This record gives sequence, C-alpha cells and structure tokens, in this order.
Amino acid sequence: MSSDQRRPFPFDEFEPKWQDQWEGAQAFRTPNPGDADFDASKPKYYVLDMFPYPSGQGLHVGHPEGYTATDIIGRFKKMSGFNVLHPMGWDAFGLPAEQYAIKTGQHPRKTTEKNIEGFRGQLKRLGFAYDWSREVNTTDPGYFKWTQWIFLKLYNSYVDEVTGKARPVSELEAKGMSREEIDARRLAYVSEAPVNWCPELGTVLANEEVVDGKSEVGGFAVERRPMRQWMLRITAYAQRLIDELDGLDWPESIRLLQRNWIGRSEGAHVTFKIADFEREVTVFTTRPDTLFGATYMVLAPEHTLVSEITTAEQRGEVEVYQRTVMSKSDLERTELAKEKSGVFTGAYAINPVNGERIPIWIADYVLMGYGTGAIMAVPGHDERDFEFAQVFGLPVKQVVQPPEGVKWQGFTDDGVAVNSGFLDGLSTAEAKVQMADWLEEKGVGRGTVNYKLRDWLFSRQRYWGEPFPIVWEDGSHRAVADSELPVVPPEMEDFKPTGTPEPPLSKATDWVRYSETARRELNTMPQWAGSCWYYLRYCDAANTERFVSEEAERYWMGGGKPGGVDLYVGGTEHAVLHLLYARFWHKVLFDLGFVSTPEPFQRLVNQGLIMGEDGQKMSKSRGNVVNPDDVVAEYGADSLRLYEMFMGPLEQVKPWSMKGVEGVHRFLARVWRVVMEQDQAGEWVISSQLQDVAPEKKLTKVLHETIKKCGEDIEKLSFNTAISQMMILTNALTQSEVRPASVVGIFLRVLSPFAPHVAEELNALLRGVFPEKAAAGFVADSAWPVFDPAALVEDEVEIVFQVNGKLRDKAVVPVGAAKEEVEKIALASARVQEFMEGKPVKKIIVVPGKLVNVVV
RNA sequence: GCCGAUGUGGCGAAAUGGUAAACGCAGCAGACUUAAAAUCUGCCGGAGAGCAAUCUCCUUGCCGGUUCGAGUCCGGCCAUCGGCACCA
Repeated sequence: MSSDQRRPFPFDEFEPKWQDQWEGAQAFRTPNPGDADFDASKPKYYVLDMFPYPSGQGLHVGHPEGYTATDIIGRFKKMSGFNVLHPMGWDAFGLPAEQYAIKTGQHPRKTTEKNIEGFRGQLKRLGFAYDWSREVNTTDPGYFKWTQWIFLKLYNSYVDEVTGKARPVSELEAKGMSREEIDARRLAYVSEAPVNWCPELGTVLANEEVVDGKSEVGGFAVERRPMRQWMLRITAYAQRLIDELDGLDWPESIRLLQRNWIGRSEGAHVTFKIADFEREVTVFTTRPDTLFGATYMVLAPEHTLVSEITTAEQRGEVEVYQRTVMSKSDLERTELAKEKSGVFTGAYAINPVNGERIPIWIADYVLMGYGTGAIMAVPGHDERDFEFAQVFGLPVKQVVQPPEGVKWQGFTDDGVAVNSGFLDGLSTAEAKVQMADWLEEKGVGRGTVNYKLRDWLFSRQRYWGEPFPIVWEDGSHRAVADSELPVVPPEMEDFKPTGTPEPPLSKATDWVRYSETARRELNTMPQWAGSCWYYLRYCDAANTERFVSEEAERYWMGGGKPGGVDLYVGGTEHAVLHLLYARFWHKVLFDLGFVSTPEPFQRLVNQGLIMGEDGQKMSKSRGNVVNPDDVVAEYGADSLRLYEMFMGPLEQVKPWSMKGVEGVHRFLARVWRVVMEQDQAGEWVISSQLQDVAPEKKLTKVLHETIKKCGEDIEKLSFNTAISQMMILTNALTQSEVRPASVVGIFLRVLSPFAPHVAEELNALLRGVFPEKAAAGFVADSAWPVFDPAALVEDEVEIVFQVNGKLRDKAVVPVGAAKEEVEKIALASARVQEFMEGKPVKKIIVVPGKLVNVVV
C-alpha cells in the first residue's frame, strides 16, 4: 500500500487487530459475584460514563474526552488488582429520534437501532475497555420493564412525615385511610395544575426543560395551561437532596448549583384576615421581623381568592389584568418584567401584629408557584416591593435601622428592628425568632421552610417513551400487575402528535382498550426516566427476575461511602436535571430497601467542553466540528485518545488543535521507534539499539519517576501531566545509545491505559525477542509496575542560594548534608558575598535539599 | 442583579509557599538529502550590557497586605466564560 509510506508507524493495521483480539478473548468481561471466574479477594471499582443519546450525527470529539478518562482509570485499576466495572449503554428514548422518525417516516425503533450500531462501532474503534456484555438500552423492553417497575414503586409509596422516608402505601391502607387520602400522598400522583405546554412539540415539559420561556429542545414557545398530568413528589426529598450532598466527592460548584436549584429558604407563614370577608390569606416571608412594615399585600393574579374578594368597582380592571397576564407566555412575562404592574382588588387585609388595614393588590411579580402565591409587601426593606410602591404611590415604612450612614429606604440587609413594638432594638436574626414565636403563640403563623424546587412533571404526550403501567377505570387510576410488565407501546404507523394535548397513543384504539371498562394511560414517561437508574442495571444487566440482584447491587454499589459508583464522569449540562432526578429515585429505592446506599454517585467529575479550533463552540453552522472518525483514520485511535487527554486539565474548557494531535502522534511514533527500526527493505524490525542490558542509574530513575507520577496523576485525573512525564522518559530512551529491554517492557505497561493498541503491539513484538522482559499475555491484563523508592534517591542535590529571596548562586551538595554545612558553603560563595555587600547577616533560612536564603 | 469558574510566553499548558514557563505546538538555526518531506540536534518571555562565555533588571490581569521568600495565602478591584434570575 502506498499509504504505508506516509504512516510513521502502522497503527492502521494493528489497532483493529488488537480490538478483535480483546473482543475474541473477552478481555474486558467483568465477572459478577457468583460467577465461576469471580475473584472475591479483589476490591471493586465502578467507573461510569454518562451514557450517550445515540443521535444520527454519530460521535462528537466531546464524547471520547470523558470516555477516554474513564477508560484510563478503568484500565489502570484493573492492572492495579481491582475488579473493574466499566460499562456502556444507550439513552435512546427521546424527542430527537421521534422527530426524525416523523420527518422520514421511519419507525423510531429502526433509526434508534441504526444510530446505536453507529455509536457502538465508533466506540469500539477507539479501543475502550467496556464490558459489552452489560450493554443497556433504555428502549429495550427488557430494560424499560424495570423502569416501569420502579415507577410503580413510586406510585405505591408515600413519605412518612416523621422519618422522612418512603414507605409502601399499603401501610396507609392498613391505617384505614381512604382512596382519596392515599392518592394525595403517593410519590407518583395525578395533578390538574397549570403546566408548560409546547404546541410545536405537542407535549408538556418539565420546568427544567423550559429555558427563557422556550423549550430546551428546539427553542419553541411554551405556554401555561392547566392539564391533567403525572407528577413525581421530588419536593418531599428536597431537604435530603440538599443535606446528603455533603458526603459526596463532587465539585463544590456542582453541589452549589444543586443547592441553589432546590432553593431552600427559611421564613414564616403569616395568616392575614381579610376585612369584611370570612376569609384569610396566608403569605410566606423570609423576613417575619418586618411584619410591622407591611403596608400592602399582593396576590398572584392566578390566586383563587382574587375573584372572591375583588370589589364590584375594581372587578373590571382586575379581570382585564388577569387576562393579560394569562395570555402572556413565560418569555413575555420575563421580558416585560422590567416595569412593575398590578391592580388594586378593592379588598383589605388585617395585619395580625398591629391590626392595620392594608390594601390587597394583584401583580405578576408574585408567582403562584412559589410559597403560597401571596406576599406581604414591605417596601421599606424589599427592592421589588419598594419599586412597586414607588410606581403606585403606596406608603413606605421603616422597620429596620441600617448601620450608620446607610439609607433605610430599600435597605434589605440585616439591621436592628425599629417601629416594631415588641421587636424594637432586636437584631434582625433575633427579631425573626421572636416574631415566629409570637405568630405561633397567637395561632396566626409559624416558622417554616420553603423550597424553589417544584414537583417533577413526569408525563409527556409522545410516542417514543415508556408507557405508564397504569390503567383508568371509573375515573380512577390503578397499577397494572407486575406480571403484566413490560407494558410495550403499540405498533403504530402514525405516531405523530395529534396537535392537541391528546397524546398520540390515543390513536392506537385496540391498545388503549385494556378491558370492557378500563383504558390505558395515554401519556409516556420523559427521557429522564431511563437514565435515572441505568447505573444500577449495569451491575446485573441480564437479570430477568429483578432490576438488579441484591448480591450484585451490594457488591458494585457497596463500599461504605454514601455513593455507590466510585467515579462518574460527564458534562456539566447534567449538573441539575439528570443528577437531581437520579439521586431522587435512588433515595426512594434506598428507603424501600432495594438498594444499599443513600446516594448513587460518590465521586463526580465534569469534563470541560471541547471548543473548535477557532475557540468557538463546535457547531455545524460554524463549520468547526471535528469528526473523531477522521482523526482516527489519519492518526489512529491512540493518537486521538492521547491528544484528548494531553490538551489540558480534564475539567477545563479548551480549544481543539489539529497540530496538537500531530504532536502526540509524533510522540507515539517516537515510542514506536524506540523499539522498532526499518531495515534496508523498509520493513519494521526490532531495533538493534534494544538490548538485554541493565539500565544506567539515570535512566532507571526516570523510569521509576514515570511509574510513580503516572500512577498518582491517573488517580488525580491529571492525565496531561502524566503524558508529559512519559514524553520525558521517551526522550531519554531515544537519546540512549543502548535501550534496555527491561525499561521498555515496563514503560509499555505504564503507557497501555493511555494508548492501549500501540502498547499491545510493541509488547508482542518485544516478547518475540526478549520474552522475559515483556508481559506474557495482554498488557491490559498485566500488573501495573511498582516503583522502587530507592531508585528515586539521588546522591547529590542542587541547592539554590538566595540573598534576600533572590536567586544568586547554586551548588551541588551530598544529599544528607548537614544544615550548618550547607550554610557554610552558601556563605562562602563569591556571588553570595558579592550581593551581601558586606552587610551583616540578619537571618539565614535553610530548607534541606532545596535552598539557603541569606537575609541581610 | 446574584452565584460560580478562570486570568501565566505567539498558542495548549506546568509549577507540596522555595530556581516561573516542565511537556507539547508554532517559529528559528544546523545535520542527513540532488531536493523536499520525515527524522535527529540546538535555540526559543521582555529590556539592557558584552566580541564572547556570560551578566543585570523586569515579567504570572490590576492595586495593596502577610512572609526571609507569593503564580500559589489574605483583602480590594478589573476582564472573560458559565449558571440562576421578580423565588417574597
């Protein structure tokens, strides 16, 4: 082949060869406890990638970044004597597949299968050490059977208020609770609340899927409308989802993101009587200490009380305002947020703390979905209330004394209570407590905690998703029997959205009809469902009796730490959604005794985005997308893997550089030529410089430094510096006249997690000539070398001499030299003396083995 | 507006409070070659002095502090990127 001439080493021949050999020998199959070849004496290591959505575009260079990192860790841990679980699978339900199917007229199952095949082939060509026997696919009935089963666990559970843990609803039945009471407490429940309806997509969306009032997928307009939907009671876990972040090895920024998303705030409920009505309104406030400063009240326009209390003369204006607000999309609502708007209802509330009559307004800056949908307005000490009061000329009253020199109007920080009766003179913190106690004593309120997190809208009007294992009869819902799982979607020709909130499954009339009197639930689950528990399925992917066997779950997820997966690597885009949902499901399963740890993921690392060569985000329209297949074809899989790791720290955003790929490719070619040389005919043969000799001391030292640094850097995920060290060793070997086979053999083992193909090939070639210097089987199966601390020790060390902290001279001294000795040498140095300029010595600092600093 | 991350050569970057710029890219020079590519060797932050080896001063976004010594620790500011955003 003519192209051979251009290849600095024949990666295109040996990369596929070793991929076949690994597969043929099932080199990366991981036995489970109970399997014949399972070794219980080894510790376990579960290293997990966020599984991909198999899109039609195929793999992007961003995918292999995280996958290579976990592959290096997995291979390294295997070599270090661990039982390593490193699986891969497909998050294959979802909107893009369905939209593509609608466009092309192909069934989404077909396109999904094709896409998965493409992805799998691409991943295999990168030489990842996945145990493919554990591959999962969320659209496989054998998989979603258990997704549905877990949904039924949620459906059949409630959270016990005392313990805060999920329990089976059968306990409530035993207590004699009514059907309605039980339904009101289920973790999966039906709600008739306003939801995010996206007409373009023909489905409702979770709050988390709506960005700036538009759908996250596609960017289509989203409107609010009340619909009957399935909800998951994630709010019951809000506090635990915050508290239990503490035991996890996650980036602090991600934990903060989750905490902020859940949005806990402490405050109080205060109940106001409405003047001239036998009605009350409860508000939530984080500043009960400012209750004396409440000069008006605001209800959300959607608040149910509005129509009851509005006076006849205000009714017209109020209704116009309500209609305007309703018709606005969330996007318009935020865009128009700059200026405060609102309308007076004509009604008054009685401030319980001083009996004052305060006007009740409605305004769109009060949201129905947060707190109670009603606020007491304290314009003196709240920015928004202050602004509103300015616009409508409402009174502003001071109840907090700010520090000296600070204006009290609009002062929102902590200060001292004034004009507040029994609170006067108290600090804000004390006043909050006093007021909460007072409210409770008088029976008009109490201290409480509120969360921004809402319950999770869990149903979608789509075809390509898990059907709910639910049937409806006589207006009420019930679970199908476990024996009827999986509930498989019907075969349909026409699965397009109906254009109305009616789900497409409604068109499969035979399927919908469950019995004479019962009908199936028509909604399907969102894409998040399958990804909430896939890491558990990997532990025991073929199990048909249980979602995961107890033994496999305890082994792979166990280990004493709160989280089961030892390392989870993926992008920041899942910082709140997927990671919050999965933690929630895991905690429910934990409470019910199905899993053994309270958290799913012990250590989380986010890989940084890879930008295009132009420093811009990669996108088709910019034309800066790099296709990994092209890189593999030109430089090989090892070069791609190595480059992605050499670019910079894993967690950092960094731009792609083809020149950089060439650089690591050249490095691998240098490694190749350490072992191989071309003969007269241009054939690769073992290098004559490779000999069975003892290495020089200097080379031994570099080798052992490399073993040590690479091992430590892999644990720290500092792959770029590990690769630098291997380059240093390679440079040293290149420059050696004679290359000891023993050093090369050990180096190949260190290299193998990073560049497994070239390591296997060179090891096999080395074995042909120096059998005892090379790994006997696969390098991938060999033991990680142990470094010898003695080899790192030097006889002599260079000491830096400073005068007043500035470098002035250096000297080589024996390693164990006494402090006084080194000090003497330093002071004797001509250059040190020159810079001392004859001034008296104030102080001398000696850092053994490092430096002497003379202060004059 | 709030929260978070990041600022070091021409570029990607490295540096337990102890020689700033390891390793790589690009560039320059040399060797090999008829030539080119590939490969190998050397140089490669800035200013100044010297024929030269070499030497001096400056340099980690900016200002200040702690320290014998700060890229690293502390305080203040600026810029870029990311997230949240009328959450009472």
